[in-house]
Amino acid sequence: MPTTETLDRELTEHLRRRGQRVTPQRLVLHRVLRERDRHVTAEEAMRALDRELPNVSLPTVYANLELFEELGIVRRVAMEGGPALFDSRTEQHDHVACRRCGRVEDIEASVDDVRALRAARAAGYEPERTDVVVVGLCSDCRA
Amino acid sequence: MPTTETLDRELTEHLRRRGQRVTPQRLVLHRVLRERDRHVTAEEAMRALDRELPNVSLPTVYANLELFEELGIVRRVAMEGGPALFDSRTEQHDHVACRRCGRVEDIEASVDDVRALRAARAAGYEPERTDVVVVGLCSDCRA
DNA sequence: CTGGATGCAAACTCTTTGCATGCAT
DNA sequence: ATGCATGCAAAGAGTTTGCATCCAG
Repeated sequence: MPTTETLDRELTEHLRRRGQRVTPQRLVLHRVLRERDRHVTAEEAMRALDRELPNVSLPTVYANLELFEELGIVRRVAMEGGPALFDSRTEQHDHVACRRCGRVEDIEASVDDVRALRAARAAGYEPERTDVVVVGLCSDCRA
Repeated sequence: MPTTETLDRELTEHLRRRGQRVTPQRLVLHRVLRERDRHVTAEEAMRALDRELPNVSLPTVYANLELFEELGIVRRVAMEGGPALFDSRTEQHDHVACRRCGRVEDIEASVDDVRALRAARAAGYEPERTDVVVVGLCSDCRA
């Protein structure tokens, strides 16, 4: 785990490069995301923020998660029904989701998406990524 | 394309088998879905219904799309942000989605999900299906 | 100083729920 | 006749927008 100073410096560089301001809200949100290193909802992120920097608003959290997505710091993982999840693991990996309780976990599916990408181009699209989600029931929900 | 009579008979059998009622709303919704044979939102389905059977309510459309999903007649395709899409093609196939305008189209990705399913089981899940979505920009949105 | 960033409240979209009425069985 | 299905209205969840204030540059 990088130190707080390292995390803050990383974000500061990212922001300066785009001419955007370095605010305490952004620095702390960034730390929260990187320290947890798992899927969080906007609301969970806000609660975690609150311990270090009270009164941060949900719209600010959403705005900065969107900004971080543009910066490549998080990936938004849209989930059926429930709230959106934000994932600080940005490298290619896949997910398994429980259709009953909405739990989501990482899996290493090692899916070969070459044909999928080719089919997407043939349909006139410029592909950017391939989302693979195995949907099923988690151990708790099967019981 | 099957005739109206065939479509109606198919649905009637499905419903009777589960002890559920055969209503005009269900018959017409079923026809609309099968005739269009593409992704429709609940709202689009309602508008299409309206031409043949006015004053069908959106809650009824949702309730019956959910029922049809249990019957295996449609598959709900959750899409980032926008409204849910309901797909009358229920056999395995994949999608490409435009991240800007939300357009969704079928592709034949022929993805091998064996490792994904194994990884899902290893994580304690009972997999039911694998959703593969190539995300990118459609030809219109690139311009 | 100056304009982008924030907090608050309110709007918005999509979907589900409650309840009285209606109709398939 | 019975009770599931419907239509309407309203609630609910999640996210976005408007706007006055604030603070990073």
